[in-house]
Amino acid sequence: MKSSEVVGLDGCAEKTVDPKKVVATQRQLISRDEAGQLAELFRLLGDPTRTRLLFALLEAGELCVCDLAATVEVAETSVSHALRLLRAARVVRARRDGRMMYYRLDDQHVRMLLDLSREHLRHDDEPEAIRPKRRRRQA
Amino acid sequence: MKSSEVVGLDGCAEKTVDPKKVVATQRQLISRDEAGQLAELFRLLGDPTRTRLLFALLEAGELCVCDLAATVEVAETSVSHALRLLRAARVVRARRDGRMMYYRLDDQHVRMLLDLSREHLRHDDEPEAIRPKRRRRQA
DNA sequence: TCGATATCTGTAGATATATTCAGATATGAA
DNA sequence: TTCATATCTGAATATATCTACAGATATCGA
Repeated sequence: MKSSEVVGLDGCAEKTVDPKKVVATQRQLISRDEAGQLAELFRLLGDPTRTRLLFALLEAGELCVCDLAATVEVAETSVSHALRLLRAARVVRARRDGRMMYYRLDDQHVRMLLDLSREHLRHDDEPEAIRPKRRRRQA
Repeated sequence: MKSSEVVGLDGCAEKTVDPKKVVATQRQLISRDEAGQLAELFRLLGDPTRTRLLFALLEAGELCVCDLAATVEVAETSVSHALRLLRAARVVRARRDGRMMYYRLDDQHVRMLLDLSREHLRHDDEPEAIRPKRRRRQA
């Protein structure tokens, strides 16, 4: 089981077992830049407060900051900080109405990610085999 | 525009604009525990190195640690640390073959999340309208 | 204008995380 | 058993992140 060498783009050689597969995979792999963008998105979803905020918006459609704070039981200032990050990443969108700011999900893909991830959670330890669809409890 | 009060489960009162909507949303909202689990999953996906590792496995199907390291151009020890976290969360699965450990994705939902997120990236600023499905390139 | 309200922003401190180095473990071959 | 290889683990450090507090901004109504 000899190891071969693959010289990366940076000129740094690394030992490999299956250099052809490595090169083929590298060719199909998303770029560093794309991976960075996706990681950034997932990182935003990867905080319990933000996760709950997003699911609250998924359920409610639209909520103002104080109602979001009340719903997820978190300080309004924390909600505001969280929403700023989510807004900068275009995950949520804000609408002003008088003194209130109303937030909603601003991305169909993220909505699908949230939905899919929740399904994942609730079917967690079942095998991968085809299974009858379970009824979703939804508003 | 008067604010009402909603007394949370913890007895802490918070001002709300639309208390009925808050209560209704709270009822449908995923639990703290579920949100925590999902956030944990997203957090794992939210690191550029781990993201690239997962996409490499998505493309290649199965790779050993050294080939993963070569593919994503990261030190083998970093890969090992990353894989340990992903394995603990059942995102990847390991198989030993002699001295080598081969890793693969161990979750159909995560595979879908990765696929969907990549689609998200590549269709980023298109409108929400229905569009023809694009052909998937797979290993 | 003024005060009240809803939200935002800057900052600081505690906590969490990724990466690297050094060394440990496990396997196969001689 | 001994050596070489592939991977793992623990610890240290540098960095990133969340939360809370204080104060700023924006809007409404009097």
